[in-house]
Amino acid sequence: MADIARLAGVAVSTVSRALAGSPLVNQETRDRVTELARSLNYSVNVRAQSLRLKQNNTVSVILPYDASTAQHFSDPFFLTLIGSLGDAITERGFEMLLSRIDAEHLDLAAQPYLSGRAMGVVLVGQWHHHDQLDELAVRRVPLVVWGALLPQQLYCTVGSDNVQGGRIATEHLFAQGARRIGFLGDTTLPEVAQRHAGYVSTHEARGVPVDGNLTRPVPFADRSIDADVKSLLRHQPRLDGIFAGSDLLAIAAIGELHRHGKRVPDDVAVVGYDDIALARYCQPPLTTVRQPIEAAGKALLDMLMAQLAGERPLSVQLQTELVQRSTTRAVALPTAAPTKRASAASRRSG
Amino acid sequence: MADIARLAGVAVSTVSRALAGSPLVNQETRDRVTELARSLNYSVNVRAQSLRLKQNNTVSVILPYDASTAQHFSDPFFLTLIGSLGDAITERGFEMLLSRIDAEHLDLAAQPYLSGRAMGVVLVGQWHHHDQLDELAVRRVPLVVWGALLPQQLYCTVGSDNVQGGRIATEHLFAQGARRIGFLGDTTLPEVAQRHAGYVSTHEARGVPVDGNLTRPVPFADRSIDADVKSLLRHQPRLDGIFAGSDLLAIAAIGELHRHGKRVPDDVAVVGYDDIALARYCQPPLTTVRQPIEAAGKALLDMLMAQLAGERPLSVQLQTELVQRSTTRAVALPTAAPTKRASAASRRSG
DNA sequence: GCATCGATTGCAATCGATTGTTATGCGGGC
DNA sequence: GCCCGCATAACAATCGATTGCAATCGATGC
Repeated sequence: MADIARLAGVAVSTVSRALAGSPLVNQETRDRVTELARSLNYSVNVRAQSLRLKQNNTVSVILPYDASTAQHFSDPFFLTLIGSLGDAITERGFEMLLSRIDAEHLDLAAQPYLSGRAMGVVLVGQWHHHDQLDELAVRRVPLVVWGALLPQQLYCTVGSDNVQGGRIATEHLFAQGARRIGFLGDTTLPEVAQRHAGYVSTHEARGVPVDGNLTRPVPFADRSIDADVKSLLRHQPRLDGIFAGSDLLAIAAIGELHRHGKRVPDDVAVVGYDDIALARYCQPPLTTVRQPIEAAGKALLDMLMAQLAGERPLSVQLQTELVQRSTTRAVALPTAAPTKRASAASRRSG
Repeated sequence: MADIARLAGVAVSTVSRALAGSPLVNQETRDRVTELARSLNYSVNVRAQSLRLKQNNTVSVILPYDASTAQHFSDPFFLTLIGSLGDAITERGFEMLLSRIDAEHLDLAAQPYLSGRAMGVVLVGQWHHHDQLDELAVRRVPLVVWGALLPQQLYCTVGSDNVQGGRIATEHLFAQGARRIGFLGDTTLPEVAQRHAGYVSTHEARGVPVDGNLTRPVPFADRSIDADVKSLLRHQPRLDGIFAGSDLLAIAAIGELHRHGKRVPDDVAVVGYDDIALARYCQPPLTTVRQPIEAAGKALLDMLMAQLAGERPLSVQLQTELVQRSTTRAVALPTAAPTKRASAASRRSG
């Protein structure tokens, strides 16, 4: 900026005003300055600017990873969610700082905020450390977490209504005539636990006892899925349905079922969770519980902005929706009219 | 920092040195300061710090999107590549600023660099604007592009050896006994064009004439894929192989083939490109040309660092590798021993 | 002729850090 | 008693911007 000032024969303050479009500078001067700036490929140093203005337009988005297994691969659902978040953030004219942290130290998520790098933090997945997140909320770190809404939590979450989603999926499998329904998913994760709770409560509502042996605690996308499905089939030969905690698990399970000569959906009906892009292209196309991913990105950002505006952090549960494709047989949709759109959000205080 | 200085009864400069671990401050003073900082949840303001130090530790990663179709969804390959880049960047202690730009204005990619927000730019996909990228290179913007290595280009690319990949895939289909091989992919994109060039050159090497009607210009992951495969089947009833420009296209094509009663691989063998995570879980598991995605993230960052170190930007072509799964019949791998690892890179000046 | 006024522009402080240079206090040597 | 050296700590300039306030200038009014 000093260079431009010298070349234009004015003071830096004038250049600053000219580039900012202040009405205080002469039109002719402004033109000279902007022309110079363009020809020098100059644009204002955003860091100095935001330091001076005490403004911050970047949102820190953090994807925890499991350091113990050094498993850096991420579920396509989370990656797509990040894409959706990126769109929402860009749309508002903000910037997105993406980083990863060890899932065992979620308290590190505050760092980008504390060091002034970001105005707030979006954490994608709450993993096992509810307590650390509560702690961050107590410390008044602007934070929104994608995950399950837990009782008494202090921080703000956005997520799908997992219990409802679990019910929809299980109900659909029952409607197929399935009676021995397997559950695949790591129930130590809050979201999956709630999906499992929906699975259990649907059994109870039907008066069908839940067989604990039908539940397999498969980590997301772990390759052990093959072994798990194998053992499930060996011990449960009458298995006729599977509710998988994610589409990735569902697709992997279908592959293993095929290898054992089971037909989908004729012998075993399968329902996934997420509705990732590939679900509709799979063979057979996957029946799944859709999480409204576009709405999710917007909702996460909205909640962060609300906190920054000083509002009390309210958590959001997004409605899920069953997408019937070909891993289950076609069945009339159950009961009453659902709310108008999958993206309709019901809000509850967190 | 001023607060801490006041509370500790010292000057800010002392606090700065204490927190930076300078040997110039008394051990006792240092302890007092660090203790205060911890209890106040203070950490240095990174923006002010990097302004003063003229340092920059953030890499701008940009994902172009097609504004004309407002298609924000991104191919899982690119999303995974971003994950891999994120890992590489985090590993080196850098930060990643993720943004999207209109694919028609790739010149905007320079902005994060020019405004001092980032030390350099990684652009994921070159799309149709080779010229704009050359322009950026002329302007000495530290830039690495994921994409095809084009003759005479001025900027630095990292990508897979697409011609080689196209050859491997087509050769494998010929080895199956396929003779009427369809090609799916948007050949206006440089990478896909090179894959297609490999497809053509393999035909020539075999003395098989290339039938232009077998090539369908399908945009990545567009839903028109179904219609394209349909018309391909109608006009080419003797189709016995498909080489798809991406796994997503391959998977979508397989679904459409099934719907037309074609068996894969018995009637039509299919080979994809990328080897996304889901390729191995699909049904049937997808035979595909693997792009070494982990190595890709590292290579992109390495090339950026090399440029920042003042070296001439060299482009990188990563070796591809055929992953045989079940959408083709098992066939002995062709010819000579391949280089040791898929991640082995061959470098050529750009 | 001098004060005033409107339109511009320049000066200098400021944001939150870092660091070369200077100042302070203390003990020891002469 | 004075000076020196050493260990610490304070001062002040600096990074690249922004902005309240003062300064400048020509024109106008009285």
